[in-house]
Amino acid sequence: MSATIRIELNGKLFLRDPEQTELGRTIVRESIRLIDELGFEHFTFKKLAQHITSTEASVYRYFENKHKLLLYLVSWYWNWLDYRISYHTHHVADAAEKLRTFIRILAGSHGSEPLEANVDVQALGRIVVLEASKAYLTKEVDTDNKAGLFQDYKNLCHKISLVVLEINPVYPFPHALVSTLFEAARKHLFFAQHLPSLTEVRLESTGENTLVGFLNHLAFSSLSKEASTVGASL
Amino acid sequence: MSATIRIELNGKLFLRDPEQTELGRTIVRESIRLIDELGFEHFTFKKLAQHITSTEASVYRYFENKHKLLLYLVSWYWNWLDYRISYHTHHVADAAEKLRTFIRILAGSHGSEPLEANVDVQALGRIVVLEASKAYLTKEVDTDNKAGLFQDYKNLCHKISLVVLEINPVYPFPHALVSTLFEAARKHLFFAQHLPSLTEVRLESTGENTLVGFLNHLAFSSLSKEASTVGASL
DNA sequence: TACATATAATAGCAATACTATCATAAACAT
DNA sequence: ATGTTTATGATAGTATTGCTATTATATGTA
Repeated sequence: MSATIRIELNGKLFLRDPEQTELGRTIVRESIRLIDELGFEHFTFKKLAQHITSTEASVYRYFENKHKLLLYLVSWYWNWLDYRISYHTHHVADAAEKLRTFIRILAGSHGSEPLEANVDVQALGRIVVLEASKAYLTKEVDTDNKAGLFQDYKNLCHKISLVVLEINPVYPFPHALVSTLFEAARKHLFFAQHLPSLTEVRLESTGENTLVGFLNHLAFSSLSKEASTVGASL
Repeated sequence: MSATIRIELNGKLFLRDPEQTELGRTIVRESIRLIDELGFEHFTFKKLAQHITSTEASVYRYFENKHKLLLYLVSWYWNWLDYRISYHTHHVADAAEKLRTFIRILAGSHGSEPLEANVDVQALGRIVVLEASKAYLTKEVDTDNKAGLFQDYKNLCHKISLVVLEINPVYPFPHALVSTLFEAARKHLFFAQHLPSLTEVRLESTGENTLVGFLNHLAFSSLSKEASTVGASL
């Protein structure tokens, strides 16, 4: 069994819904390929238009600019992650096991979900690692935030932090821990590939120094009862 | 007593050493003001040249492009941080206390160091929070890394991870923990200001939910002896 | 005095980030 | 079947960005 997922995204992310037309779907699909290949800085709507043998003006009818397109792609990814996390945890009762599953998915384990999509999710995953931070590290962050463009990320973060609180109801930093896990997952995937002296995480490793191992250690030692006393001494 | 610090940076970060001339120092000083004001995306050498009533061509004689300038500024900041950390910890014997001091400095506590500089360090600190990730999240990261442009950050990270190992010699992720602390410090400063639903950290707080509190909790619970057993269960 | 060096002044060019206009073809409604 | 909306393509154009080249001038050095 497999189905095509319909991910609903905030209407302010686009001018015309790209899911609704063939050209729109092509723009999304091929922009992922191109951004993955060139990097967001070198990616332009003109190059995209040439690549899909359309025109710059047509692309601009779907997305206001390339930054909005990035926000769209990243939001789509968080929704996809949300779906996968739900799929793999809805039957799990134990909160600690839920968090471990979350971390496994976050770390990029691509299991077999009954889900097909228009997009190359592997490539999109690489884009998220390299470019996702740029979606909010801008002077326009407050405007974008007021428009609800980060809502999907915030929802997902909140959802997981409820699991964190289930594990340790008195832990004082659930959202901070979860957003740190999100950021750390991306950064250490990147460091492992490009700046390995900044991390012990090795992607090909089967031993202790896996990304999942590090994130689990980080999360669960923060949430252990003993930890409450340890960090308090400032 | 106060002295003007001479921070030595990798010669590949610039074409002509900006510390050596009046124009060079002006370029550095005013680029910090402008990037802080406009954000890195909206900052251009033309705007800088107009601001300092010089010419674009003159700026290009010092820095190859604005990305190299960003790398220069960020490297300068890590060096400054390194200096401050050394200054505040060289007399401290206890490793845990050293790490706490490091975290306090990283979190942006600007104590009184006998150091004057050409630059507005507060503004540079804000630039590091908003823009530092962009210095390495590029397709050119491997080239830049081979040229040694991230060396200062890597050195600092390594230095602190030796302290981490002093606290717990069997902790398996010292560099990963330290780079996570660096990233987390910046991200939660940013989140607290712009996306507060992603963190419990509050900058004006005097209570439990300070940035220093979160980072200490994260670091020391990871390093506690009990933590070794907790995270291992995958 | 001759010479090297740094900067300013100016120009120019290719690429980027758009915006506008118009023609055409498909879809849809009457 | 006909008129109308709608999506796309084709084309043009503009301001800005990123960068290079050339020349003139001022300043200090041998």
